[in-house]
Amino acid sequence: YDPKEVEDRIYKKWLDAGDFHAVPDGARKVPYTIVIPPPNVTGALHLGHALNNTLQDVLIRRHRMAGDNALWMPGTDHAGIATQAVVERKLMQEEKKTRHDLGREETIRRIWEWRKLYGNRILDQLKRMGCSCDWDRTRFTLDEQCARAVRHAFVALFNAGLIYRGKRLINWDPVLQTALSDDELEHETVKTSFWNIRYPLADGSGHVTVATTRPETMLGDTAVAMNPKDPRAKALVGKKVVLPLVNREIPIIADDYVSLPGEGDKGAFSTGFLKVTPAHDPNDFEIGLRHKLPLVNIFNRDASINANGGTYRGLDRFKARKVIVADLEALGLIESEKPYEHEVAHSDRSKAPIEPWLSDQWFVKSDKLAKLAADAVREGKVRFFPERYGDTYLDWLDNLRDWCVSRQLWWGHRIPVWYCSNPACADPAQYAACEAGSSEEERAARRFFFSALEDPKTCPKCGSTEIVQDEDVLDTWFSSSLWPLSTLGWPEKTPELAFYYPTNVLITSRGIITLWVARMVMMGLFNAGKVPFRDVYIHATILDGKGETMSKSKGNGVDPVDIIEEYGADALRFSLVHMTGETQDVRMPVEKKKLEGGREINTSKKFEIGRNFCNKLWNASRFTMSNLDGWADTKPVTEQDLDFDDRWILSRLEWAVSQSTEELDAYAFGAYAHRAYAFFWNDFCDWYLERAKAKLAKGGASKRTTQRVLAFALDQALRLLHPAIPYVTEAIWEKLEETAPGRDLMKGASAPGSPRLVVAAWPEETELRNEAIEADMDLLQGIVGAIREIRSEMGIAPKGSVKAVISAGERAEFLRRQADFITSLAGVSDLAVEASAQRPAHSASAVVGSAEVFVPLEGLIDFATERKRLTQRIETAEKGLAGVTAKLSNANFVARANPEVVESEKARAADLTAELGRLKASLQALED
RNA sequence: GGGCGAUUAGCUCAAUUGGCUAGAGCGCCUGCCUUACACGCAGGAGGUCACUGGUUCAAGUCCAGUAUCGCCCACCA
Repeated sequence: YDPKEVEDRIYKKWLDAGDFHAVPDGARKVPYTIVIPPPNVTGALHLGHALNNTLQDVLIRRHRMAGDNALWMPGTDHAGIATQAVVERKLMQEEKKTRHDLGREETIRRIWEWRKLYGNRILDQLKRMGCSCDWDRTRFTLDEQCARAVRHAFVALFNAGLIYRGKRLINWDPVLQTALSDDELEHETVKTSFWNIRYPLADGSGHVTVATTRPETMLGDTAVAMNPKDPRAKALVGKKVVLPLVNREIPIIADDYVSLPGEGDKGAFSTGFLKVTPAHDPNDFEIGLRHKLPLVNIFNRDASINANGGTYRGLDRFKARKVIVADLEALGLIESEKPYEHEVAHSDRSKAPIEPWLSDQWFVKSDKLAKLAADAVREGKVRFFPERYGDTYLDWLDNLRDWCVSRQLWWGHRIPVWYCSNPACADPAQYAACEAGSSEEERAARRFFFSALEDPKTCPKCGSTEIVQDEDVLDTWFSSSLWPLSTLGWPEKTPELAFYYPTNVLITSRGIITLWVARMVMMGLFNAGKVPFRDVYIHATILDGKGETMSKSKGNGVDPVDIIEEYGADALRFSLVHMTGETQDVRMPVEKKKLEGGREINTSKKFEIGRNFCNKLWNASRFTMSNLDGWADTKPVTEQDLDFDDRWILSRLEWAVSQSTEELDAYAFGAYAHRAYAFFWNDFCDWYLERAKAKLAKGGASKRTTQRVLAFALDQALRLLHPAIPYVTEAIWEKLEETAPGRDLMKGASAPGSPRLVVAAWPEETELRNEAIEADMDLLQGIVGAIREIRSEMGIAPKGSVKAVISAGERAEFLRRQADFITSLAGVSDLAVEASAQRPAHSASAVVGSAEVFVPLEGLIDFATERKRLTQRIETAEKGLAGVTAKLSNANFVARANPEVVESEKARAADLTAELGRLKASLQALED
């Protein structure tokens, strides 16, 4: 099978037929909706996307086949910081310019231009993977439709009092020079020092010692705090210290927050005195509020020291640290410096250490929204798969702080807020939230602001035209959180919104359960009053063979496009589905491979399973179809026409269909792939097809029935496998529709044709499962296996045939009827089945259930090998029997275990005893 | 610091509510170009279910603890 020959053509065929386009038109009444987690426009497809989108496509295709009105909504995310950073970097490299050289308007124009060129690359890659998204509906988080949703949501939140402006300590990225939310940080271990610094008391009566990892922030200290329970507090609180280097007098205050030396979490390194820097530490900020301490901001936007730092002005924060420590050292004020390691927040974009920085920002008030979202999960309106991720979600929501949504960037949704310059409009209430953090100038400069749906011309309060829009843009996740709504047309009451919302399932990785999933639930509930999706399926993270995350920088990533080139899209997909269990990680051993052109890629043997399976499917299908000669003369069969093996494969098929359906509905993707694989390869190919060869060669009515069953089983298998491997199944389908149109098997097992498999019906469940027949087949397969084993062990050439005698007890009649099965598959030329057969001389033997198989070998028998075989079997049986006997002789077991279990153990003991007897007799016969 | 997950064959993973002799794919060994498929066919070897205790008639599965690896969260004394 060569995927390259079919994939592009088939995909185009689907597109041309409009198979992926969904409309709420009433013909298909049950909606099934998935919105894609919008990949970043800056991105290229990686293995995580490949997995994520394969799983979505499996569900969408399965539900489309089940007759649902299946919509898979595609699109991309503008990814504010990431995209702006990419274009800015390009600008610098190619034109040696910064965004400030170009100005806001031109920069944005450039980013749009860049997006036009590269923004859909990842979607094109998803198309190659076979994703059946409704591309006509492709959205972009920054397009007009999404912008309208963002504007509406912002205004609604603003009017509900859930958005406010405040001067707060936020996470400042000094490189990108923007605020970041808590979720855009990553914590990294940093090696630094712990400094104990002496602050002299103003009255000259000594000093106090503070401990810090950030000596440079002392420039902004406005107090020294100690615990009121500290015995020294009585004498010291209320006194003043002289801040070294700065020579500012600051008070010693009492605050419970401060740990006593040796007590509590921080006690180990506490001196009992805490330097308080309200403008640069969140805890100190709180202390500052409690004690009405002044805030001294010592940093510029780039985290260099500002004018408040006096002589240190202009120094970078880390340079300042060194200089200040040196200066303190020179003054003899460094009491100690100890090496120390701790976690420091870094920007996940720029990797720069975050600076807690005081600035005016917009916040979404989170308490009420968080409760809405948490209740949705607690009440089961949103369900997580696997369930445990619900806890992650709830934990996060329960500890949620207000969400800083403003970013000092240009690429994004501009905040829909305007300020009036008329001082008469100023409204202190609007600033109540940030009063404590404001300087005199800022208080003087505060202006009335308002939010509006349409760009306003005048101030609604005074009518002045002197209004300006806020400079900032919204956090990317603000628009992402509206994605299920905005893609369907909200706030307009579109037919799509009415029909497809709420969506059925969200498939994503666990990394963004909080960032994205929780916020979508909040926004869905706040804006539409309904959850955005009912189920959330969290899939595994793919790690390399050493258990490390794949990344560009580590060079251990596997590029799905390379895999498509090497193995085909179906192979990629099948392998990914196959490895999807419930665990949070899966490993994929990666190996390097040199391509013909000299390019080196990362690949993995894990994909061979998919390639091999597609190849198997392709060849078995070709073979099947090549044996459907005279199809036009065949007709649906009746139950009486079916042979034992026909009934068996139909039973297996029914089992595979019903179980696969259940597994897919339960998001058990791996189980589904394993089952469909085993059905096709092990049941259909290894047994039914092999058996069919003889029946087809024979001709007659049995041949025609076999052809019907073959065509039907193949038809159903293709449907079953299509969601996972759409290309190869569709390619085979084309040929099957041509070779064998109208594949109804019989009453109760129909297979209406379809021009394209993608829109064919999901296999219907039938009543053809028959456990008795499957049990009988186990016996037959066991006998064939036993004879094959003996042949193999005795070195009998595959083409040479052997005689066989079976002693079958009450199964003799059944086995006699199935003699053909045994002879054709085990290469037996002369088969005798007796209820109680004599052991032929010089025969190898095996026990299969209640039957015993003898293969007379005359001079061919290798006594040593046979002795070893039998001894091995005897050992196994004895071990088993010992276990069962131990159980049965345990009075407690017999008394307390489930009677059914006891019965089956007794039966097993009897079987094992019988088997052991026969095996020992065989060994004895060998010695004679 | 808090939470979660994993640990089963050389490798990657399975194993319903505890209950047949713990399975599959890859890899390995043997033999095969058998009326599709060598990306294949037939056969085989390979496991102290991380460790220690406990509950139970019965534990890979439940409980407690230990170890190792990994992930997420956490306001920097």
